[in-house]
Amino acid sequence: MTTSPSVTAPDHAAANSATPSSMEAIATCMAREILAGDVGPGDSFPRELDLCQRFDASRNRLRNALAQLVSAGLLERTAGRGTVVRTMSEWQLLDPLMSHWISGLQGINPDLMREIYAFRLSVEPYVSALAAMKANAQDLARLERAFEGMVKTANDTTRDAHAEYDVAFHEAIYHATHNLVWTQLGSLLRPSISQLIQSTQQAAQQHDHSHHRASLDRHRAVMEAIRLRQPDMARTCAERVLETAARDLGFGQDHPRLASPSY
Amino acid sequence: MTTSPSVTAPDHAAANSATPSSMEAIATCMAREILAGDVGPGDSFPRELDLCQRFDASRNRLRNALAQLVSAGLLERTAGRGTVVRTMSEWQLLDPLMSHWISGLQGINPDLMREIYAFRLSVEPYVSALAAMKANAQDLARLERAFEGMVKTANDTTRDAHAEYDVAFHEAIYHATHNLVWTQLGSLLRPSISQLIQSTQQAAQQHDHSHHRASLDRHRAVMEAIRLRQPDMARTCAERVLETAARDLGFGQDHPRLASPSY
DNA sequence: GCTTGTTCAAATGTCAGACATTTATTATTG
DNA sequence: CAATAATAAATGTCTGACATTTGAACAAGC
Repeated sequence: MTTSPSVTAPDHAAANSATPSSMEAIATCMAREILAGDVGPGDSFPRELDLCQRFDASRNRLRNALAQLVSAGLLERTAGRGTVVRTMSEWQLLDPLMSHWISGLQGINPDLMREIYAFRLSVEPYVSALAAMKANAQDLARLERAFEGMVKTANDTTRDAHAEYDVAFHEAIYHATHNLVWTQLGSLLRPSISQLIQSTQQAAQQHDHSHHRASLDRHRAVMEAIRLRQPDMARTCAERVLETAARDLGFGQDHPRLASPSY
Repeated sequence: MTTSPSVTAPDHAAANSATPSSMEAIATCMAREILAGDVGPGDSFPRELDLCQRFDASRNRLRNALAQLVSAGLLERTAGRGTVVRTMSEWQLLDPLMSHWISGLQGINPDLMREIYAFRLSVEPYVSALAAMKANAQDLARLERAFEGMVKTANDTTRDAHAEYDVAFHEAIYHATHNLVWTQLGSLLRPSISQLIQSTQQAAQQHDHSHHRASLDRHRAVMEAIRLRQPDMARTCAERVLETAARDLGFGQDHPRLASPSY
């Protein structure tokens, strides 16, 4: 296919809205169509003027939006030739824009999801161990606050608030390393963590409530290990949290023993 | 200070060049002045028209360049107020643009350098262990090719080529994890690795040639551990490579035992 | 005196049209 | 048939104008 109908056709209501979409909204819309796999790598992207017509935007706004996609490695543009979609291995997964676009995207490319999850599976136990070595009182307070929130919202019918606290818990672990890069990595992983949690909750709907209790216990174990400054135990407990989530999603068999390289 | 003279004054020769600077060149120039600390966080940045005059560029090109700095979190712009420099903790260190700007920058902000180096110090032993679990024949070939290059260029008077191979060696380790995110993280760390190597070489100028021989041996040990699929040994050997570099730079005392959280 | 509302200047954001440059295709000519 | 020149189509860039937002100065009213 040379041009994708899902990008060319103005099938989204937002395109014909009275208030013109902001530049970021246009960028997000186009980015998500690529991330979802609606347009395959190597396909040619519509021309600027066509996109202008579709989004009812001036060429200027549209070019700014396209520039964001280029900066994230989703598109490649060359004068005279046009715009093409790059392959997934060239997507800059660590670009902050990317994390923003992935957040809340439902039909994400499964291969991409697997890559990100495999990364998190390998990195989070290690970060937990680092946190156990570096956390101070303030970090522990933040961690505890997130955990208390998880406990309080454990039985909510709509488990939206619970997911929020769950994400905050994981983010607090990255923050406790007291290193800028690790902290920012945690923020970038945030959407994938959030999505993982939602998927896990859907998968666990059919289980009884003991499932949630067990999940809480595993999180508590990580927090306690960090509090007691026991890196090894923090690593093990974090592995257990992730393994359970992996089982719920059916991811487990693809990455055996990847999380414990140290023994 | 409200406006920094180093940004306002056209003291760079490139500004008055006959051929107008490309958009990326302008962005790089401005970004490096921020990264080097010439303009402190919170300071107001010159207006668009002043910058147009300084770089002899149209407002369009300049706005595109500024957009890159905004996307990397270096600047914050709001209509009506102007442009201000953000604090270091808001800089998106994992943005690919950032790694491009840092590459080759001499007078980098020491605090920033320390953060990045501390991250690498904690992450690279772990990545080496992962590589020992996942590397295949092709990865080993790439690793070996880089190492051979290091050996061949060990006695070059200008150790430029040697640094190239050294960077390739480290990048090959990240690549061997067979995970997109780890691989891209390795690419992002590339400039800091390159810079670290150059600094190390300068610091080691005064030492005898046995210094270089020892460095080669430590790298070889990492490669052999990966080849033999011994994650634990790979981790230990990688720690040794980094510790030596840290000692040469005087970084060692700031991050005691950060690299070995598992025991 | 203090608050409130208005006006104004300054900065960034946006638009529209024209032109420049690069690239691929097609026609031409030896 | 091959090499070259003309052409069309796409992105890149410039220019000038206008829109929108912000902060401050200032005046009116309690």
